[in-house]
Parts: sequence; structure tokens; C-alpha cells
Amino acid sequence: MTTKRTNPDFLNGVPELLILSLLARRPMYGYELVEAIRRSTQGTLEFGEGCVYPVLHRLEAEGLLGSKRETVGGRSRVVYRVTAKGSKRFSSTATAWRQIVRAIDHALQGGEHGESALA
Amino acid sequence: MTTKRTNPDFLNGVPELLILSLLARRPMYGYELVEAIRRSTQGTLEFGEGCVYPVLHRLEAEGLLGSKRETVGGRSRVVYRVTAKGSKRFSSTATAWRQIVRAIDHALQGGEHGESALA
DNA sequence: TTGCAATACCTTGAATCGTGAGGTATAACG
DNA sequence: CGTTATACCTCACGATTCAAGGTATTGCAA
Repeated sequence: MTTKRTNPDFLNGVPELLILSLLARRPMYGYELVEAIRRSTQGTLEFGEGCVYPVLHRLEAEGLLGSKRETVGGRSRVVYRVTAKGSKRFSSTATAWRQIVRAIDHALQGGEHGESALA
Repeated sequence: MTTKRTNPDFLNGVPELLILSLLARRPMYGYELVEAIRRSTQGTLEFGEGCVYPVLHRLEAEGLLGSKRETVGGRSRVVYRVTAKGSKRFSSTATAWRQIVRAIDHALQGGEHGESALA
């Protein structure tokens, strides 16, 4: 309870969703992604390197991302891109996310039974 | 990877949000809540007793819920209700949730910078 | 009356995830 | 030469969720 949380919970798998989303737009490297996540959510969400790098490695191991090493100005980067497989995963993950949001919205608005209620 | 997940991730703190939301509408007991969560999300979300009971106990310990024991038809139940403190927590949690949804939506739609784009 | 399903509570162990802190190395700036 | 920024990485910790199992009562059916 004493540990400060930069993010207000809820989030599990969200880093993966955002990373896939951002990389689908253009290839990026890890350090860049950390920034991009913050900016693209307008500062609402902030995942540190200790979160991003492991996800990147896992996604690559699963074949959802590909990577190549680049050297720019003496600095070495690992640039990731989304594979075809990763693109499919992104689609289904985004769909799942939207469904969850809808379900929770429904619950918050008082939907108690399986019926659809018009707002 | 071999473990079956009933829920597609993302979720952290969502049980708490839903429980507060449902109890704000009317007092319920644990076993009933498990069902109510499933129904109110139209089967999309399903949290087992092993998830719900600990959350209930934690929320009560934090003073967000109150409980009283009831016996109906020989069966003993613990009915929970939201306290004033719990009500406030629900408000702020619900607000936080909406903000996160907005942020992720924004990111998914390609918002790269801090500016607001009209949908 | 024996057995099984449903109700209703609970705890435990394993797995997962995000956080914060730390560790390495190079480049750029003063 | 020292500090800051870039860029990669890992580890220990706390919190959370999940599946499974454990207890006890009621009611129904064989």
C-alpha cells in the first residue's frame, strides 16, 4: 500500500497492446517506445523500460515482432517491426480490448441482465 | 503459455471496480456477486470466487465496504454494502478507468503527440 | 438413506505482471 | 574530466489473478 503506483492499476496486457499498435504504424526501438507510449496517451500511461524491454523480447520470441540492429551516430539500437503474425495478433487484441471496454461500460451503467438496454 | 485464461488479460483492479459498482446499486453477498459480474458484463468477464472473496475482504479491511451476516433458508450469507468512503473510492476509480480508456483509444487511433485531435 | 448437485463460505500455490532500482556502454557538452 | 542523455538490459519485490480444493448446509432423486 505504501508503494507509489504511477499507473492506477487495471492494466494488464495493455503494454503489449500499445506496443503492437505503435509499431504497426512505424518501426521503433525500445527507448523510443517508452517515450512514444507516454506521448500517445498524453501522459496518462507510462511504462518504464523494465516493463517495455521484457515485453519486446517476449513478443519477438513469439514471432510477433522482428528486429534488426542499427547504428546511428555511434549508438546502437534494436529496431522492432511488426510481423504478419504480429499484425493478426494486434487485430484480435484490439478487438478484445474494445469488447472489454464495452462490457465494463455496460456494467457501470447498470446493466444487470443479459439483455441489451438502450442508453 | 499452456495455461488457459478465462479472461484475456488487461484486467487489473477491474474486479474491484465492478464490485464497487454492483454493490453501489444494491447490497449483495459474495457468491451472488460472482454471478452478477458475469451477467452484468454479458459473460465477457468472469472472476472466480478465488478472486472475488479476497477483494471483498480487502475492501472491507480498507473501510470501503461494510458487511452483515444473514441467514436465509438455513444458509448463512455475508452481505456487503458500500460505505461512504467506498462510494468516494468508486467515483474516483470509475473516473480513472474512463480516462485510461480514453487514453488508449487515443493511442490506438494514432494520436502520436500531446495535442488533442477532434474525432 | 445414500448420494449428488447447488448454495455459500473460505484458503492456498503457482503463475504473471508491472515497478523501481540498478547495471553497462557510448556520445555529447561543458 | 565529469555529467547528462541515449540506449540497452536484468533482477527482486509486491500485487493480482487463477485454478483447485476444502468445509458445511440444503434439497432432490434414486
